[in-house]
Order: sequence, then structure tokens, then C-alpha cells
Amino acid sequence: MDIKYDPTAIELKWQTYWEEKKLFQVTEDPSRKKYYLLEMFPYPSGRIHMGHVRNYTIGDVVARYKRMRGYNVLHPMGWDAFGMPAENAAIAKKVHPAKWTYENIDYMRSQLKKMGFSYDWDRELATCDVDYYKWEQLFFVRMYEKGLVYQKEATVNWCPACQTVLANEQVEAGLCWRCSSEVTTREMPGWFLKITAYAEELLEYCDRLPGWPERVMTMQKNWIGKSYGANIIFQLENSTEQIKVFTTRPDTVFGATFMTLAPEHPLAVKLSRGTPQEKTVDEFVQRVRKQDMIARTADDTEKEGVFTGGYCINPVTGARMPIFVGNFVLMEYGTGAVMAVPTHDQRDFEFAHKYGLPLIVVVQPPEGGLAPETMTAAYVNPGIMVNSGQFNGMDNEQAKRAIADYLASIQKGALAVTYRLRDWGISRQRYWGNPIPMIHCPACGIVPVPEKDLPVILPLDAEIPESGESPLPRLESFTNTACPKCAGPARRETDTMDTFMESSWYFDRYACPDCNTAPLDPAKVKYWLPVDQYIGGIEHAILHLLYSRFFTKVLRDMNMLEHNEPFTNLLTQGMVIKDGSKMSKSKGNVVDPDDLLSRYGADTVRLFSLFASPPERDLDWSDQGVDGSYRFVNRLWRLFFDHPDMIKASPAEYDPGQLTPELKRLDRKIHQTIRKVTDDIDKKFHFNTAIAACMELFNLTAGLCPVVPVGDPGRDVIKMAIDTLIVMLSPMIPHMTQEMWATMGRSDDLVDLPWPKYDPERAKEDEIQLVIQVNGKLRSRLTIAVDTDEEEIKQRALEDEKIVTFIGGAAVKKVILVKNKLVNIVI
RNA sequence: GCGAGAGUGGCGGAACUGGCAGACGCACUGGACUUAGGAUCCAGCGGGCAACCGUAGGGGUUCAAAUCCCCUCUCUCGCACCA
Repeated sequence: MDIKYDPTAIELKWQTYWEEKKLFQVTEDPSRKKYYLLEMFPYPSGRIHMGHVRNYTIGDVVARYKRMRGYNVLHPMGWDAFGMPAENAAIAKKVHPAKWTYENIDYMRSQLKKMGFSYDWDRELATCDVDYYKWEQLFFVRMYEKGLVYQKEATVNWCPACQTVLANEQVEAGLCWRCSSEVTTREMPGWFLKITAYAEELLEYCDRLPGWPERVMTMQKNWIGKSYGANIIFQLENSTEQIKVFTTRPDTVFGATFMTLAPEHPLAVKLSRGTPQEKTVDEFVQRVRKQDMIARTADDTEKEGVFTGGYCINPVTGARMPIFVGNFVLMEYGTGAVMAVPTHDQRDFEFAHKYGLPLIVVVQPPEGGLAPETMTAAYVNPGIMVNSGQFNGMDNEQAKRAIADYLASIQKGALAVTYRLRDWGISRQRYWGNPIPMIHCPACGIVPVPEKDLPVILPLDAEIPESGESPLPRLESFTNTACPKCAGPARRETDTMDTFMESSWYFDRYACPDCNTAPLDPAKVKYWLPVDQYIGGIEHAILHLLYSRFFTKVLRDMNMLEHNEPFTNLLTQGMVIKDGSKMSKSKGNVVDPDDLLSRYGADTVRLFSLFASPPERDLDWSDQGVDGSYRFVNRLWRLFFDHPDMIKASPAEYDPGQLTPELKRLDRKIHQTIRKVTDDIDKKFHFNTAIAACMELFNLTAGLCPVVPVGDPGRDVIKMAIDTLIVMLSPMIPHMTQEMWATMGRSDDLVDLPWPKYDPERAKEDEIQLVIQVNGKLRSRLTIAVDTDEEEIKQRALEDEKIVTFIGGAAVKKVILVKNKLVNIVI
């Protein structure tokens, strides 16, 4: 027949067919098991990159595979469409963020379609659509009513390049998560979501998500950072005021000899008022607070502090403790005040030495001998209580509880738990985002926009100034409004929401994208959610995944949905790298999907993305490797189209018992390959080994094809092998396999074909190459029938010519036989 | 520093529960076909002439170790003054 493989034509043909037939459109069907497969939706930056190609190819194979396994598969796609780059483009290219965004979406959608992904495009959504973001405003107002939203003046992370506030999660090692600029701090009002109200549940459920990678769970647990300890109250000297501290070491309170406050602590400056230290303290506090996040949290920043002039009283010893301000104490954690126990905390130890403060040992190691004069470092291991009144002699672990109880009895403290997790600051001083539906009234204060007045529409007639600042505060048509309570003149909030808000519930909305009476349709959400398999990059291990878990719980508590966790299984795929590093313009190692598509077609690109490495590992992009995949695809094509009899309909049934040995081998290989491919995809998503197995089957088939003449009954086995390959490879290379299928005159769509089954009997080997070892070293082989009698095997092994020479005259000490594997003769 | 993961040919990567190390692919070498080959097909391909040696290095357990245990080294990722 000699038909040249022309991927572009074939791919367009089938993509059009799929689209016109709406083959991937799905609806709820209670009679079938659903499977919700989701890949993280992209930011519409302009064009898709290789990371998307890989992520979405992996997802598409799983979606198509599950569908062939009989599931009703939901596989949607959309756009995370609010965000800074649109504003940057507006300045650089003089194009409105909306126009820029929607044009990008159009182009990227066409790219995804060219890849042949099986999305239900009818569910497509863009988060910058009013019909999407208006519901988020409703959530916001309801959360406000539930006390989960509040505004406060706070020290916030500020990215000078993005000119906006960042949440704690969005600062990575002191740098902005998006642009890597150094983050500074600022005092400003902002809106916060009370994610801390869910800290305990978020933590607890970490252990109930067995389908998540261990390391993601660990990162989330560490981020939430639960610590057990106690709060302890210290009375100020000559004052009724108190300082509360949190400590994980209540057992060491008898050794607390001074106090350290965060520079932001209200008492820090107050205590020095009217003392000789006033000026020093003010200067110190000012200096530390001005430092950026990096300098302040860097490893090598020296611990320093100043005396405030104030004292407090140790509640158990009555000792007078000087109060310091220290640069290493964080206002955000605990209470912003630390009781310092220099003998049992390394930081306090160093601080005490620097400023000549007293040391009292209160936990003595089992071997004893710990004394303040000879200590070179804090002792932080377990031990026996000393210098601690009635607690002396107690094991220090027990003393934690005992001392906390004692403090409670004298009303000076209690057991306490503290989390590292902070509330989520969601205010962004940006234009291209979801407006926060709040109104500031000079008379009534903060008033939420009533639900009936929602949505607050982001005005599209705004122009972004050269400076990059948000135009909203100066846009009077937007800011001027009437107070919903008193009808007096009022001003709209001009901050917009963090774009992570939109990505925290888009997966719910996919279940009911057209619902226009409510954000979510409970019945549809109940059918589809939670997501069975979520796939995306590890870079969202905390950010997006933690926020989404939080949102799910909030929406659950608003009775919008019923499940507790959004993603049952999570696959974090590795990066696509080239020449040893991540693809980037500056390195000049970027591979453009469009180039690949025009040169090789989608099937080859998909195949290589899957074949080059298992999904969770980084993928090393290799141009020559792509050639290899292209070669395989061509060989498959030719084996089919170069043999006219292959093109004819289905193979006839044949009796495997009647086959020649070599064809029987092929029949066996077919069944073994189905088993292997099914296992690899189902259990581990290891497409690379699944494809390798298909290649093996192909190689065997192609080798046999010329030696089994047309008309020979054996052709049916060959035909069966090709048929099976087409079906099994169809999730990976859907276009060409469908073309081959149709060429055979078959009218079914491969996506709806049942996944092939294997016959375990036919997959069984009847002969085994048994390995014979002498003292654990390979010396000979023996071909035996499966399940040959053990004695017979031993006998034959010992009689083997090579083995006889190896053993020589030596006495055989032992013969170990591993069934159907090997014989090891020990001499 | 703490925590997690990884280290296998020239390269990407295979190897079930300890049982033939290197599947599959790339690169490379030789050959065939050819005006030509960056197409295709066939053969070879860890090192060593060999005995043998080989899964980062060293020790151990075992009849048998890439796989289990101990020590060391290297790389990647995460956390990093969290009281």
C-alpha cells in the first residue's frame, strides 16, 4: 500500500472528529463509576511549555486508560487567568490585561487541541470571567459573616518589584515566589483568611491521605508546624502588666533567667520609656524592623539585643529577670516573647554569654556533671530535674506536664499548643484580580457588599499607569459608592484577592460550570468530587495544595459540598530539563512545543514525554530521543500499512495449542505484554516501562512477520499482536492508532473500546531457562519444562558438562533450588 | 545544621518479595541496499587478551546483595533562629 505517515493530516482529522462528535463531553451517570482526573490548570502566559506538555500528556493517558476500563471520566481544562503578568504585558505592549489574557487563552487552547488531549471543553472556565469570580466574592462575604475573614493592620511581606503584599507561603527563603526579588516588610492594612482556624484539621488529615506523596505531606505538616508546650505568665516588676510566653520547655522554667521580646512586641518600646535605655531601644527596634526578610532571617545574622530597662518576675522562683529585645524573636510566632533559659537553649546560651547573664542548670544529664562554669553549649537532651524545688529528681519529660499543671494551679500558665501556620493574607494591591467585595463607610466602618449587590465587577476601562500601580484606587467610578447600611457616601475596597483564591476551588466548579443560581450544584459536585487523581508540579506542595484543602473544608462547613479533602490521589511530576538544567530563555535550552508538533506530530511528542522517564522524576529532554520515538511510531505504521493483509478487519480466532513454537511464543508474549502494561499504568503510572514492553512485543512481531507467509494460519497471531498493540498504545498515541483502526474498517472509537484482558494461562511460560550457579556464580544454564520435579533438576544440574568441570573433584556441600529460577551448588 | 530522596554502561533509564545486572530507547561500530544517506534493514555494543572485575566508596549478613544492615562520600529537594 505504501502510505506515508503524515501526522499533521491524521491528527487534525481525528481532532476534528472528536470535537464534532463531542466524544469527551461527559455527564453524571449514577449507574457508572466516576473517575475525576485533573491536571493543574495553566496560567495563560502566552504559549504552552514543555512542562505543560508533559503534565497534560500524563493526565491524558490516565484519562483515556480509565475510560477504557469503564469509568465515567471527567477530564476538564481551564485557565488560571488573573495575575501580574497580564499587567506587565499591559505596560510593555500597551494592551489591556483582559485582551492580552483572552488572546493567550485562545492560542493556548489551540495548542492543547493540537496535542489531542481528551478534555471536555464544554466545561472550560477562565477565572477572570465574572461568571467565575463573582461566586468567589460570595464565598468571601459568607466567610466574613462566619468570622473567617478579617482586616488588620499588620506587618506584611512586601515585594517591591510586584508592588504588592505576599502571603507567608509565597515568600521562599526571603524571596518572592514569582519574581525572586528580595522581600521587605511593611506596615499596612490587609485582609486575612483564618486558615489557622483549620490548622488542626489540616494537620490531622495529612495522615488520612495515603494517595499523596510522603514528602508533600511532610512539607505540609512542617508548614503547619504544631508544637506542644505551655503558656507561662510573667508579672512585670512594679506593674500590673504581664508578659505571656509560649515555651515547648515548661520543665526549664526554674532556669529562666531573662526574657526576650520581639522588636514588634508592644512592650518592647513601652518598657524603656523614661529609662536611660530609651534611645538605645528605639534605635535598635527601628534598625531591626527596617531590615528585609533575608537579612533578618539569614543563618549568619548575629543574635543581638538590648536591655529594655524593665524586669519581670519568674513565677516559680521569684527571681528578677531583665527584659531584652532580641532580633531573633519573631512577633508572628507564639506570643512574640520568649523566656530565656540559657542552660538548655542554644540561642539563649549564646545571648547570655554575650551580655553576661546568669545560668542555672535545671536538667542534669544522666551522667551528671553539668555546671554553668564549664558548659560550652546548651544541654538540650533529656535528664533529671535539679534546682527546681519540688520537681527535683523528676524525669524532665514528666516535669513538662507536672510543671504546667502546677503553673495552672497558681494561675500562672497552662498547657498550650502553638502552630507555625499564619493566617492567609489575601490582599493584593493589584488591578488584574478579583475585587474584594467590601465597603469602607466613614460612619459604619467596614461593611460587606450585600449578596444582592454582587458581583463587584472589575472595571475594564481602567488604564494601567507606567509605574505599574493599580489604577483602582484612583478610579472614582469604581471607588465611589453608597454605604449599604446608611446609604451615605462610602468607598470601595480597592485591593484585589490573591490569585491563589481562584485556584482553590476551580476543581469544584468544573463539576457544574454553567450553574448560574449558585456557585456549586450540590448534586453534581457530590457525583464528581473529590478529584480521584490530581497531577501537577511539586512547586505547589504547600501553596496551592494547602489553600485548596482549606477552601474545601470551609465550603464544606458552608454546606456547599460534602467531602473533606479535594484530592484523593496526588501525582507530582518532575521538571522537564535539557542539558542538565531547567529550560529557560536565559540558558537558551528552551524547546518549543509548536516546533515539535510541526516536525513530528503530537503522537511522537506524547510518546517521548512518556517514554523518557517515569513521571515523578525529572525528564531529560533529548532531541535524539524524540527521533527514536518518531522511528518507533513509523515502524509501527509501516508494519501495518506495508502488509495489506494486516489492514483487513479482525484476526480469526486460533487455538494456541496448535501453533508452532515461535508463534506460540508470540501468543504468550501478547498476553504477558497486556499484563505488564496494565500493571505499569494501573499501579504506578510507569508509562516508560509500559511502552518498553510494547516495543518488545512489536519487535518480536516485526521479526516474525516476514517468515510467516500470508495465508498461513499464523498470520492471525501476528494480526492479533498488532491489534493488541494498537489498543494498548491508543491512550498514548491516540491519533495514529485510531487511524489504523479506522483503516481496518472498524467503526468504533478506540477510547470506548474495553481495555484488553489477558489470559493468565496463555501468559505462562512452558519452558524456563534455569540458571545454574556454583557458589553463587553463574556457570551454566538449563532449559527445563515449568514445574519439573526438583530431584530431576538437581540431578540434571549436577550432570551438566560445564558444571562437572567446575566442581571438579570437590564435594558438594549443599544444593539450593529456587523454583523455576535457579540452582545454586555450594562446594 | 535538621528532614526527605537519590547515586546502575558513553547517555535516558530497566531489574517482582534478595535469585541471570544493564530490558527498552539513544549514541556509537561494522555490514547490506544505494548516485547519495541525516532514510531503511542486518549484526555488534559495561570493562578486560584472559582468569576474572563490575550497580558512588568501605565493611557486614546470606548459598546468593543494585536490592537488607553499619560507616563514609556526592548530588537533589524541602525546612532553616519557630522559643
